[in-house]
Amino acid sequence: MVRMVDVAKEAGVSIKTVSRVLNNEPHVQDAMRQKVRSAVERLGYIPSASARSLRSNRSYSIMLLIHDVRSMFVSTVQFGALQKCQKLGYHLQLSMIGSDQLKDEETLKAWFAENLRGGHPDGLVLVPPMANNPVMERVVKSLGLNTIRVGPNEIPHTARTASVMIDDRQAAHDMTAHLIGLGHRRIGFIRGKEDQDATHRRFDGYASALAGAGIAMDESIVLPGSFDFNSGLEQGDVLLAMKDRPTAVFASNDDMAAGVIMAAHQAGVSVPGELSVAGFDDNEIAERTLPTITTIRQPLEEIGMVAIEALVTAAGASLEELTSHVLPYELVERRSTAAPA
Amino acid sequence: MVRMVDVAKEAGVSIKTVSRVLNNEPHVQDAMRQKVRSAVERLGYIPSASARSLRSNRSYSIMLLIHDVRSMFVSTVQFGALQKCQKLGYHLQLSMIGSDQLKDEETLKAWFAENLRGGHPDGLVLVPPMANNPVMERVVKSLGLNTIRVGPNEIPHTARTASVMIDDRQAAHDMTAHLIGLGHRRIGFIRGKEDQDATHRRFDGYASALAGAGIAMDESIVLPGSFDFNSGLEQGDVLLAMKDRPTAVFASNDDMAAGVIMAAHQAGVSVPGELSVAGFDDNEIAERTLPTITTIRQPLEEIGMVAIEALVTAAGASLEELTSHVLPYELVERRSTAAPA
DNA sequence: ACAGGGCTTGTCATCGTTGTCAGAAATGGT
DNA sequence: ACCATTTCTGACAACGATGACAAGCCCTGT
Repeated sequence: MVRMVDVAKEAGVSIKTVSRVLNNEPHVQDAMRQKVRSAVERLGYIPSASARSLRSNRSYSIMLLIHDVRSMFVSTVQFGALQKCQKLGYHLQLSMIGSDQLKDEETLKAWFAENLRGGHPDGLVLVPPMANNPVMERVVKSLGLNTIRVGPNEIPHTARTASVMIDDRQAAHDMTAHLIGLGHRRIGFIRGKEDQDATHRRFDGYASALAGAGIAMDESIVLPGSFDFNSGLEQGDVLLAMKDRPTAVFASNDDMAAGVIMAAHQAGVSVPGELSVAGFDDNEIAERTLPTITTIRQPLEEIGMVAIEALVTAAGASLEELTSHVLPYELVERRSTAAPA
Repeated sequence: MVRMVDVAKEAGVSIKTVSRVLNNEPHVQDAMRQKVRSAVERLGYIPSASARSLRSNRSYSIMLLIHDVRSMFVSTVQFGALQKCQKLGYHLQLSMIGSDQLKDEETLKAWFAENLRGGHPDGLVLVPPMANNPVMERVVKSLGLNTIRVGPNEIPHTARTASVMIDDRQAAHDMTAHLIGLGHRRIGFIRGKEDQDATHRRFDGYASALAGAGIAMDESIVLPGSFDFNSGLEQGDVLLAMKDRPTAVFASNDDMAAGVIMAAHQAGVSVPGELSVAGFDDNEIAERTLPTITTIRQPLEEIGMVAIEALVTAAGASLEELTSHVLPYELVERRSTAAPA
C-alpha cells in the first residue's frame, strides 16, 4: 500500500502539499502541482477512502435508497447513477428500506442511524415512492442529508427541495391529445399508486387534454391501478366488459398497458383495431408485447446521471440551493394505437 | 455524534472494553457486557465505519460487481444480496465494469486499484459474465479478494473457487426430459452467450436427456443466441421457417423463449398447439407472455442471500475453504408446453 | 504461603488523511 | 526602502476506532 508520505517523499514535498494538490486546493504553485501529479502517477497512489472520510467527515459515496429493486424503473435509474458515480470517483451505496420504517419520524431516524454508520453519505438519491413521502422529507432535512428526489417537485406540504424529473403532466397531456388527434373521444385512464405524485400529475394531464378538446370526463372509465402488470390485466378486464366501452385506454405506465393488451388478447379484442392502448415510461416491456406499445419515453438513465451530478456539484451547498431539473421526454409512437374503427 | 468514549463514560468502563463487547471478543465478564450493551442502547451509539476500517483494515462492505444492471437476473440477485447485507450490518457497494477492463490482467488490476480506494471490501460477488472469466479469476486471487461467484463451479482452467448456483445441467436435463415425456421427439435448442458457463451446461443437459431417450441430436436445430429477447425473436423466425421444423423449442432463458413466442405469434403459429416453448430462469416475463412460459425457476434472490452469507461467515478464511453452494431449482409448468399435435 | 498461569481490564500508540496554525517568501503601496 | 498584505509551504494535532502490550486479579497445585 502506497501512502501519501510515499508520494511526498517521491515528489520532495511535504505531505500537506500532496493533500492540497489532490483536493484541488488553491495556493500551490504550478510547478509543485506538476511534481506531485507525476509522483502520484508513478507510484499509482490511491488515497484511502476511510482515512479521508474519518478526518474530513465526507464519505465520497452516495446512497441510493430503494424500496423494490426489481422495478425496471429503479433499475434503470440506478444504472445511470452508477455510471456517473464511477466517472466522478464516488461510490454508489445501495440501501433498501421497508414501508414499516417510513411510518413515523422516530422509526425512520433510527433506521438512518443504523444504516449510515457514522459516516453520512455525501448525497442521497430518493426514488418513488420515497421521493414524495412527507416523513422522509422531514427526516432527511433534520439529518442534514443532501438529497435529491427522482420525481415531481410540487408537493403541497413541503418547501422546495431538489428533484430530477420530466414534466409528467405535460407528457400525459400530450399522449391524451395524441389519442384525441387519432379520433378517439372516449378514452379510459388507469391510475397508478395513489401515494405517488406521478399518478396525480399524469391524471391531471389526461384531464386537461380532455378539457382542452371539449370532452367531458367520464369518471366511470377512470380506473384505479397500482403500476403493475396484474392491475393492468384486471382493469383491462373491467374496461372490456363495459357495455359502452372506450375506444382507447391510457394506462399510466407500460406494465399496466401490457396487462391491458393481454386482457384484450384473452377477450379476443384486437389491439389497436378495436382498442388503442397507450402506456408511459418506455420500459423494456413496451417493445415486447404484440403489438408494441405507444408510450412516453422517460430518459431514466439520464435522470440517474443528472441526480448524481447535481449532488456532487452541490456538495456542501444546502438543499434549498439545489434546483429542479426538468428533462425532456418523447412520445414514442408504436403499434398499439390507431384511429378508432 | 456519540463516540466510543461517551459510551465508555456512560458505562463506567474503558473504551477498550466497549470495543471488545461490540466486536464480540472473549474475555469480558457478562456483567460488563450488560453494562456496555445498555449504555450503547441508551445513547444510540453507532460505531464509525471509517474509523473502524481505517484501523482494522476491514470495510464492513461487500462489493457487487455488475456488467449490465438492467438484466432481470442480476437485479434479482442484487435484491437478495442487499437484503442479507442489511440484515448482517454490511454495506452493499455497487460497481460496474466494462468489457474493456477485462481484456488483460494489467488493466483489470488498475481498475481495481482505482475502484477500491485503499479499502478492500470484505467480499466480492461476481455475476455472469464475470463469474467465469479467467482474467478476473486470476486478478481477484492475486489481490486476495474474498470472492464468490454466482454461477457454475467447473471451470477447466482454474482451481476450485467458491460459488453459488443451481445445477444447470440437471435442470436442463429435466426440462428436456419433460418435453420428451410430453411426446416430443424433435426438440430445438437455443443457446445463450458463449462466454457464459451456463450456456454450455444447459446444452449438456439438453444433450444428455436426448441421448438418454435414444434421440439422435440434430445439430441443425441447435441455434446460437445471446440470452436476450431479440435473439429469441430472430432464432424463432429461423426455426419456424424450416421445412422440417421442430415441435418444441427449449430456449435457454426466458427472454429468448418470449422472443420465440412472439415470432410464433407473428407467423401465425399457435403455442403450444403447433409449437411448445420452454424457457429457463423464471423471469418476470415468463408470466407476462401469452401463453405463459414453462420454465425452470432459479431461486435468484436466495442465491444473492447465500452469496452474502457465505462471504460474511467466511470473513478471514481463505478462498479455498469456501465451498460451493448448490441450491434447488424447480420446473414450473405453465401454458407454453403441451403434447405435440 | 507462594509461584505460575489464565482471565479480565486498561493504557497507549497507531491507521492515513485533512484542518489549524505559523512561518517564509513574494508582492504591492507609499 | 519599509511595512502590510497576500501567497505559498510545512509541522503538528486530530478524526474514532482497534492492536499490542502490560498490569491486576483470581485461581490452582504444591
